[in-house]
Amino acid sequence: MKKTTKIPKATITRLSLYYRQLELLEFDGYRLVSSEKLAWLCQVNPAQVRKDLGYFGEFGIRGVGYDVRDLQAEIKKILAVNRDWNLAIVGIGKLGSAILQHQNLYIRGFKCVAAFDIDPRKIGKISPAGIKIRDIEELEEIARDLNIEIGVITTPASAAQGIADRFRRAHINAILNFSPARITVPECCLVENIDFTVTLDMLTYKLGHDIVQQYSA
Amino acid sequence: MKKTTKIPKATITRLSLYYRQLELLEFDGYRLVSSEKLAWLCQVNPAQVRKDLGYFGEFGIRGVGYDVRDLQAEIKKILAVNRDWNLAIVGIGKLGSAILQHQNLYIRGFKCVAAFDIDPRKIGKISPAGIKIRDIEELEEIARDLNIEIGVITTPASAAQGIADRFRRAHINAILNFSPARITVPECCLVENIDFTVTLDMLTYKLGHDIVQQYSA
DNA sequence: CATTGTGAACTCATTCACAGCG
DNA sequence: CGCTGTGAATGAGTTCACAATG
Repeated sequence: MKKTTKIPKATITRLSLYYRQLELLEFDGYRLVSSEKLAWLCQVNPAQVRKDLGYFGEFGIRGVGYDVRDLQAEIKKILAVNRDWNLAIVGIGKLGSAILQHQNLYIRGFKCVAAFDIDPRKIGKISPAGIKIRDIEELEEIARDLNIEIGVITTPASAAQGIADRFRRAHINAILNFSPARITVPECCLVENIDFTVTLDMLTYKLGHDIVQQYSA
Repeated sequence: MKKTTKIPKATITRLSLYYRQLELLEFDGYRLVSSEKLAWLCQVNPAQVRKDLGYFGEFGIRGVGYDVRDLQAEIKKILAVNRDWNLAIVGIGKLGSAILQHQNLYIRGFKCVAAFDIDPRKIGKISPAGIKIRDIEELEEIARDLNIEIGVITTPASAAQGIADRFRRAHINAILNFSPARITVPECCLVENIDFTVTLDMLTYKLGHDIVQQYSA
């Protein structure tokens, strides 16, 4: 078992992909999988799979492969998804509502337990997901009561930084930001951005320059 | 001007970020910007900005900086977003509808001009965005008629590969895939994935391991 | 003896440092 | 003189190749 090696960000992304493929393999009745097979399924190099896993321990059996179920459990531990996480969503427009109800998230243990907006016409209503839309002013209180650890921003760009600051005050230190705004947070906070236009720009760039497919995160 | 240097994928992602900041700078009345300022706004290194731009030409004025408006235009050309693109969306659930109506995409020239589903209860209806939901069987015909070049998958994972194959047959060679399924396409096709759970796994990993903020794509 | 685990080699990306130039 | 543009240096991430081993 290694210690204190710096782990590439891409390794974590891949672990998430490995996990998903392991779920499918288990569903298909596989008990064992080799790094070669798993790599093939995830469109990466087999050595990459072994190296990625090697950062965290020795999970395989030499000459045999990896136990599908055991490896799933190990990756869940590594990604800290061996338990549920409570999410708050701010900005209950079309996108916010979609995420609020997104089955993939729920199944994987990401529970959207609170919804906020500033629009008085929305506040007090029950979202189709069955969750009451609250005034953003209540964020701090609700975050504490419901033990919310991840905040999701689905507001327009102009509101994003303000919401990030409010998350900070509510001791929500991890943010998933769907707005195209780039958020500034203190060192202790985490932000991941999902920006549709950036990803589309990547596609159009490649289309415009006749670049052929590599793998993509 | 350089030739045939291989350009990092991350460079393209950053160009998209630079572009957005330039829009904001122009809106705020700036005519010039230095690599240092632009870098600061995007949370990257100034040399990185100059290097990224350097792959594509010489857009600055030494001793002065970059013309905000000119640089915008250059980046638009590089990203091939100096024109509109027509998108087809397949899978008109909550997420699909949200994307169909997403203003950020529309403003940036990504026009959702067609919507498809397999559910007979949805087919024929007009989506809130004012676009008729069509049977997936019509994809090939509509794609040709409306000159659709980018396909968006917002179906469940199980349907994703089938949709990708249909895109291929309809000569839609660029795919934005929101499903967690990993799609296989021939070399000539492009796929970019947006997978919410992968991004959330990144957050929980960092939360679980007390990792502090770096920048994130 | 097939497959893992891993140091070493290699490839790719970022940053430095300064020459080049308006 | 100040800021861009870029080769060279550094750093990070991937792949190779093979020793270790169940």
